Amino acid sequence: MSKEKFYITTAIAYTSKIPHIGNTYEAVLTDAIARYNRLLGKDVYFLTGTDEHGQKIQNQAEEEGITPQEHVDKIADEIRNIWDLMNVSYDQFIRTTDDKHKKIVQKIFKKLHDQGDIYKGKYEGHYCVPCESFFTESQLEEGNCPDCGRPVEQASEEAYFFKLSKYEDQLLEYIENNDFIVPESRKNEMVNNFIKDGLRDLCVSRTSFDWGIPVTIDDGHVIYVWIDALSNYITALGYDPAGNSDELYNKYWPADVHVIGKDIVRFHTIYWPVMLMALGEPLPKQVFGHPWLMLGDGKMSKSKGNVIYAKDLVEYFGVDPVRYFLLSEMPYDNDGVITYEIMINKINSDLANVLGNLVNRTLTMVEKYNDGIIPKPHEQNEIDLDLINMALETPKLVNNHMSTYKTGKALDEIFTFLRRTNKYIDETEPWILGKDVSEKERLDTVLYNLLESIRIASVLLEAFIPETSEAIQKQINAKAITFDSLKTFDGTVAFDKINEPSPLFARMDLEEKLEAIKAALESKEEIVEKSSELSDEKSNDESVGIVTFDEFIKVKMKVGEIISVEDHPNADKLYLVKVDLGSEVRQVVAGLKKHYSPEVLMNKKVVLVANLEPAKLRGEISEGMLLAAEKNNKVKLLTVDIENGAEIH
RNA sequence: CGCGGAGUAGAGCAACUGGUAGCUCGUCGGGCUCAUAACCCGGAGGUCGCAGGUUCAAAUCCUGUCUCCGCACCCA
Repeated sequence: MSKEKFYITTAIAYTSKIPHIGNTYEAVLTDAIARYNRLLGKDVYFLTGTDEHGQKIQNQAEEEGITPQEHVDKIADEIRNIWDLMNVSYDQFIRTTDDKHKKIVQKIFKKLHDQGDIYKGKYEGHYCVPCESFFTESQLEEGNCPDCGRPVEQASEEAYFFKLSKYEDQLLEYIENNDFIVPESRKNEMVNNFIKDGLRDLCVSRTSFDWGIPVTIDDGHVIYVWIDALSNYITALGYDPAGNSDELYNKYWPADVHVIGKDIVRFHTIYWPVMLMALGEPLPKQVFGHPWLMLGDGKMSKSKGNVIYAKDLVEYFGVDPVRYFLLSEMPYDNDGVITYEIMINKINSDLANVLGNLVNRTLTMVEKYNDGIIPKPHEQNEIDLDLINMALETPKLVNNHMSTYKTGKALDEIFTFLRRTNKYIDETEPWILGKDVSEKERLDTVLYNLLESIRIASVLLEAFIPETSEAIQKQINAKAITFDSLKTFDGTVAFDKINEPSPLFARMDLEEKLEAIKAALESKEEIVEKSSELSDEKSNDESVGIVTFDEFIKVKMKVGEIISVEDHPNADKLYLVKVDLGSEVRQVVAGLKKHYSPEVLMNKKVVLVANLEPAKLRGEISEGMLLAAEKNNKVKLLTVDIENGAEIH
């Protein structure tokens, strides 16, 4: 009987920058699912890798003064190192710059073109010249380029398009009739927002940059991200559009699950299946759009400078604590929150107190009362049976949650069981039994039950915190460590000797640890600041350094009173604010909606830059700028208590 | 009125098809000593966003309303 196969993938990570802990979460999550399925006895193939083409990477490389290839080599290496550091047990690490991948992608493109699914057309939109990028109307920020903030112009370029519309009905049917998209909320979003409105054909080539896979049939065109990146899931397995696919492909495709971030659900549940339909290949069984990891004060992003990297966390806490935190604390369909404080508390209370301490106290007792020899159990009473029952039930509960990728709930079950085991020690009071020779059999039974409970928990924990699981098994000298051994409560071998107990996790002092992290972060920041001073120059057109006095006094700032606040008719984040400067009333478009309610703004005396060149923002004129201070995403307007029209020097 | 979620103890969450509101952390008190100031027990703390309605009975169903969030454009 051949083993059931299980093909699982992460999204390929984009190699523009080093991935932060949020990106890393995806790899760890996928790893836990992959490991779990291996333990279930499935023939698992776990693919991950990097997405290495595109405009951004080309730009990034230029900034650094190296070739795109050098840049992606560096980042891909880095990513791979982080995955390895986190014990991500991938079977293959694909890079979209791999020759094999590129060749197959070209074949796929040609096949789709030859059969008429890809046609040549014109791509129109708002074009930002300096960024060499097209943007749609809705992408624009206040009418300007979302990347650099400069004005855009209407432009068009030749491009190839993929006929998504042709497969619309077929796709909808597949989505509606299968558990293809999970969580369910993501499915509804896709159906309601995209499919129901009708699919628009997808632009699949670019001429505006050349760091990509060339279109073989048309010089100057490069295959755009969709076909290039998405197809990694099959090129990695040796898919061949001509029909001579590798053994690997025949064995593992279709994927059992693509684990991806919620932001790219659309690409994986619309573009990707349609591509496969066009190729005549089976569709992946499931796409799991996981939530995001948020920092305490908002979404993690490089531009906000509030990024946490896996490497740092591992340095502060160790691999398994980081894995444990990610896998236990992330909800299934809401975004999760990460702060150092939450992490420290969680690691202390679960790993150190509940798990680590349980193992430690049990082993100490075996050492103390039985010379480290694993005793043989005797008659089991009601308390024992309650524990045993739970030990045998927990694997089933864990399994239910893991079949729907709910790692947090699965871990919850295991830790509930561990808490119960701690309680068992208090119920049975082995230290009292140890003083009474006539209770030897009872003591043996209790100690055995404890070791066996720990063994079962350690097996269940293996997918999540593999190093810890192994360490426990070594200490308790566990021989039976397969999932099969979880079916009965007798896997611990009596008369074996346990190994030297040693604490699994050190308890951390919250204040001290926070201090230590802060210090470490500060020393790192200094290094970063020094190195970024160099690169800043090219990213800013005007040098940001010194302003001469003459330049400065050109800026006319006046005090004004806010006399009306309205919503901007075409923008979510903006207000139309009227400011009374005494002599005149100015209209200003201000991005304050997130930070202030209109009532609060009303009648505030604020500072206005009065001689700023007027600009149209989303169709509304803005004559000036309100001064405000910002830190950590918090914005406060500068307010002054003086008559309207007062000048500021 | 774009689509869809969510508002429950200090924090984070749970309560499937209506019937005494639970869990983890924190907090207060107690116990124990095998253990990593840990572990075990107990207490305090909630008018289940607000307002109506259905029902013998609603956190749970219905209506309205407020607030927050996701998606709708980019970001794992």
